[in-house]
Amino acid sequence: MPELPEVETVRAGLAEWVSGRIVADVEVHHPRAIRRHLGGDFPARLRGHRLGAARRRGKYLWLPLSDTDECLLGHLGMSGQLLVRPAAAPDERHLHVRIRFTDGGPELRFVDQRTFGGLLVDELVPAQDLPGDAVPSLIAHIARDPLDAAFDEARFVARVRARHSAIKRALLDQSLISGVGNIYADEALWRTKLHGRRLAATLTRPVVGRLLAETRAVLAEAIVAGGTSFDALYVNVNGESGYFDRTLNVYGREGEPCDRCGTPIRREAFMNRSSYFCPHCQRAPRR
DNA sequence: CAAGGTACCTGTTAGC
DNA sequence: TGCTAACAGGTACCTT
Repeated sequence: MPELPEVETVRAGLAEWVSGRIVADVEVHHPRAIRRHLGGDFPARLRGHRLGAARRRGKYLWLPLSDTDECLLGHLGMSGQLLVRPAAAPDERHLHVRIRFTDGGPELRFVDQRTFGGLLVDELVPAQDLPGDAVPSLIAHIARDPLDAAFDEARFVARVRARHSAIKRALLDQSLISGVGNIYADEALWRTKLHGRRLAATLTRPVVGRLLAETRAVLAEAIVAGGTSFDALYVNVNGESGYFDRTLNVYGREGEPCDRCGTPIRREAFMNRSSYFCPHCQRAPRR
């Protein structure tokens, strides 16, 4: 569920409420939440370490662990939440991991209805493209996201134009550009007046450049709004919803008039999910 | 290697 | 009311 703006909102919350604190104790209530953790006893790997500055690449989040070259890495999957709650607050229905701190302050809880998300301890490795920068080994293959100052725009445009697949598929490919999911892909395509089924290889450099600019714009605007929340599944670390859903132009708006031309928004199946688009502004290629 | 399909989960909602 | 099917923001892994 959460895409870059939602994950960035959570990252900012972790930076404010969790970074700098020392882990006292960790409880794992659901083993699936740490299924990607391969480094032995998960609580023991965290206990006693101070959590560093919260970082993010695409939809992944991490907090470096003091006195190690490791980090606590997390992904929210479709329904994951990282919540900062008072110890006395009742447990959430799908509370899978609890992290307590030595200061006795609010604890960090990983809550996840659909269990596609997870936490793990991972090793930090040098970033290949930027000296001095480090990234969790598990996500070293994922591209930087378009709000990252070191995002390589020319390389992205070239790689997209070498793709023999639909442009929406390329936008969702985290190894080309990270952080974009189904909602913001549809929004960026609408803003660029491109149909998601257009073949990436047929787009000109300027068009791909405009698509990237629109992608950046919609992601940045959504961050300001605290992300998109359709229901209580996506919330920030304090349990509050974002309000970017009011700004969406196409996603989830089947049958409603296009904000540009008034034509009813259409929905069609794509990659086992839904795509929303304006059939007038975004001309569909032949099947 | 690139491309595309499927599996992994639980909960909500629409339709009969 | 009760059952069933479709659908939901994502990624990993498998086959072609």
